[in-house]
Amino acid sequence: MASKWRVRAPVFAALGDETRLSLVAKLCGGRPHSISQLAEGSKLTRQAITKHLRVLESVGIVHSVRAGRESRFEFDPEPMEGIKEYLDFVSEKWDQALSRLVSFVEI
Amino acid sequence: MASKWRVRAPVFAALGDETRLSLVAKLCGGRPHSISQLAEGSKLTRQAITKHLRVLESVGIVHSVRAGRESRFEFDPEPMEGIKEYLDFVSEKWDQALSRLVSFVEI
DNA sequence: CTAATTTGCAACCTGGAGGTTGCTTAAGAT
DNA sequence: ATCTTAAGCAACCTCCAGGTTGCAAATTAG
Repeated sequence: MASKWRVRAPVFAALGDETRLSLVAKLCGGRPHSISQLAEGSKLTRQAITKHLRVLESVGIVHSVRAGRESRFEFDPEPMEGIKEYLDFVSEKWDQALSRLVSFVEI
Repeated sequence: MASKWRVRAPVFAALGDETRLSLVAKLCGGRPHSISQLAEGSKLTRQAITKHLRVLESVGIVHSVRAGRESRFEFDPEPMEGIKEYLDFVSEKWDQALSRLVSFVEI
């Protein structure tokens, strides 16, 4: 059970960056975006954005589809559903701890 | 709205490590643990564990209470509720994108 | 008082994250 | 055929995360 969500760490790590959070926020709208499009508003270089996209891709949050001379990135929901499992596990365990505390005080 | 969850990145980053994930999983049970207790089963040094705890503390997932010669760490739920907001935002936006796609196909 | 336990502090090392620049290759546009 | 745009590749740099070791300080136990 411990090793179950140990594998989630890289997904959390992939989301542990402002730039990547905003990339995901853009891509989860459903419309695929090319690298240049995604780099457009940013202060960072296109290459920097590319690297961030590869990080997201390496944990499955995103995948790329080559279309002509541009490669379009699309969102993939599964990994983020995965880390919700961890968060729910923690919340549930915490809630149980709280209710144990309450019933102890009430006795 | 973009800057709203930009501040969540450090919380994700703090969870982006196997060791810290298991520390949180232990502490969310409600019982405070000293550093030595938390380092007990691990292959890592006590100092390594301490550093990880400080990372979690720096984003508010955990806080320490000095009790005699030992400092006990306790779980704090707020930051993790915070990142759920981001995940829910993404899920919702994605679901809307999907339903738009479905209604487009159906027409 | 002395010995053992729990932390804290500081220095140090290594690898990789995040970013840049420069150049090449592929694909559309004219 | 040429120009332009999109992306890939590779080298490089800097800085910090993650880990270690060694020692000092505080607290508790005997």
